[in-house]
Amino acid sequence: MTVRRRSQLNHLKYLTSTAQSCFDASFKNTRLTEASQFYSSLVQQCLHTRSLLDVGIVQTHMIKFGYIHLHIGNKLIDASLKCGSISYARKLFDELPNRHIVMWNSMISSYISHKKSKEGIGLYERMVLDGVYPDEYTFSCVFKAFSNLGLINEGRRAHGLSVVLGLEVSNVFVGSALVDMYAKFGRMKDARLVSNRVVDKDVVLFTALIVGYSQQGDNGEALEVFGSMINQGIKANAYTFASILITCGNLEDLTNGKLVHGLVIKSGYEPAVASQTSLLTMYARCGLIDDSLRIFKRFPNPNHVTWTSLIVGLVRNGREELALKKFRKMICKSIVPNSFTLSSALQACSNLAMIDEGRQIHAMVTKFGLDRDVYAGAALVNLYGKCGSTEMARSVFDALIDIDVVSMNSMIYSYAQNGFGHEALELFNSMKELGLEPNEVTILSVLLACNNSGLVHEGCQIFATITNNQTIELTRDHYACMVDLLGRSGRLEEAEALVKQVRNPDVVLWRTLLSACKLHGEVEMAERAVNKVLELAPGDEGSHILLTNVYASTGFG
DNA sequence: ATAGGGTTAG
Repeated sequence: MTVRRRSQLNHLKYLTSTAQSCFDASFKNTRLTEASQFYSSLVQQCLHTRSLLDVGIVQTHMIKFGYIHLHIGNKLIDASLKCGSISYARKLFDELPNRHIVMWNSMISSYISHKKSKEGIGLYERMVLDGVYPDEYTFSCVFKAFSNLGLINEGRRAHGLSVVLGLEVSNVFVGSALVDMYAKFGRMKDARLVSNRVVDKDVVLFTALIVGYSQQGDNGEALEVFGSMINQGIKANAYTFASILITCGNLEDLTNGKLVHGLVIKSGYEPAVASQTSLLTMYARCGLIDDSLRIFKRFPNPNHVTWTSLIVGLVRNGREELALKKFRKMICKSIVPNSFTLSSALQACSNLAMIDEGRQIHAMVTKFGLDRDVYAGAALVNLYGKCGSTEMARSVFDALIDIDVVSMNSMIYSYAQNGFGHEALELFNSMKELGLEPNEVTILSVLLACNNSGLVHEGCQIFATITNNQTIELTRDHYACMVDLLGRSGRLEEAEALVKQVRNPDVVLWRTLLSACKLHGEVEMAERAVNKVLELAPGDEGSHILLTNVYASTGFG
């Protein structure tokens, strides 16, 4: 706090009590510039101290002496926003009779950057209704609010207005905001159309496009955009590198990954935290987890995202023990895990069937208030299912605030693993009412449940429905499950017919059929199956033994 | 006077 500021505010108080007459209307008219400078410098002081109280003092004084000037009003609003009080700024905003476009923009962008997209859009709509035309500053921030709230139609309407006002592609900020919005809506075609029209594309616009393609699973296109950006002589920055490294990781494209790593080093962005986390992830996804570990060691202060990336990478690469060790170390360093971290640590426990460790992490999930989180929840359901505690799995499942397909799948699979076929079917049948669309994993889980509980009829029915609808792509795993189900119940002909339906039947399918043959003493089919197994896996000892068993049990051989 | 993009998960 400066002495000068104190003296100015004291001076203000002095003026308030003794020199009111100086600030009457005539003063205002004759010495406007002086008053303006006076207030302006006071507001400037408020900005330095970030004290809303001072803003209030200045404002009260201004209103009391009838000094209303747009420029100063803006500064007051700006000062309130910078002091962290949107509501106070809004109060000032609503009180002032004439609002300049800058005020509207400041208010709207503050709302949106403080995760109050609804209020931001509300103000944007009022602005349009009031006949104030949004400008490039307005558009550069409202589109984000539409994507935050998933309001696609409203976003398109605003896009339309920006076209009418000629701001869509003439300003790169507006253009990239539009590209980002359409990308977040998954509408890459629209994003691309806007991008193509922007005259002066910059690195931010390209990055938004790259991230869009990457997150929509079109990593190849993301890589192309990156290439064309470089060709146009636009330099990548830390954000771009972070995104394109993730793209390489998604593609498990080590060649390009290493190439980009080289570019990162060359351009001097390596120290940027962002690039390094993505570097770590890229190497982990490409299977070079030791490189990830080496990169991790170079972080002076790894944050929760860095730790989580490492843990996730370790679990992906089958290094669950080390993942849990790192997780404990992270906790020791008082870094707060989030649902990403906890679900990965829980996955490590599931893979190792470490129920005690898992229970401890469950306690942390509770401690950090993530009991109702779908990700942590699904991981817990998996853990308890894997370790045979179906009841615990169900109680976690029932506490979830939002049930999605994945958590539903986890619960059905938990039932399946532990032989609770009817419970699994019941959940499966409840999905329609909940508005959840089953996917491949759901079907596999429910078929496994039928298989493990001998619910042949129900399993066949579900399989037939899926085959007829053709909405879900059936994999070899689905077929293997059905072959087992039919085979075990003695419907060997149907089982063999099913194997033959598969485009490239693998060893697992034939071996499954062979086991069924053994169970029912079916010699001829067993011989056919063994031949197929040996075709695909020459020297398979196991199938010979199985065949011998079949011969023995039927008196052949 | 005001403005934009990234990284961790079933």
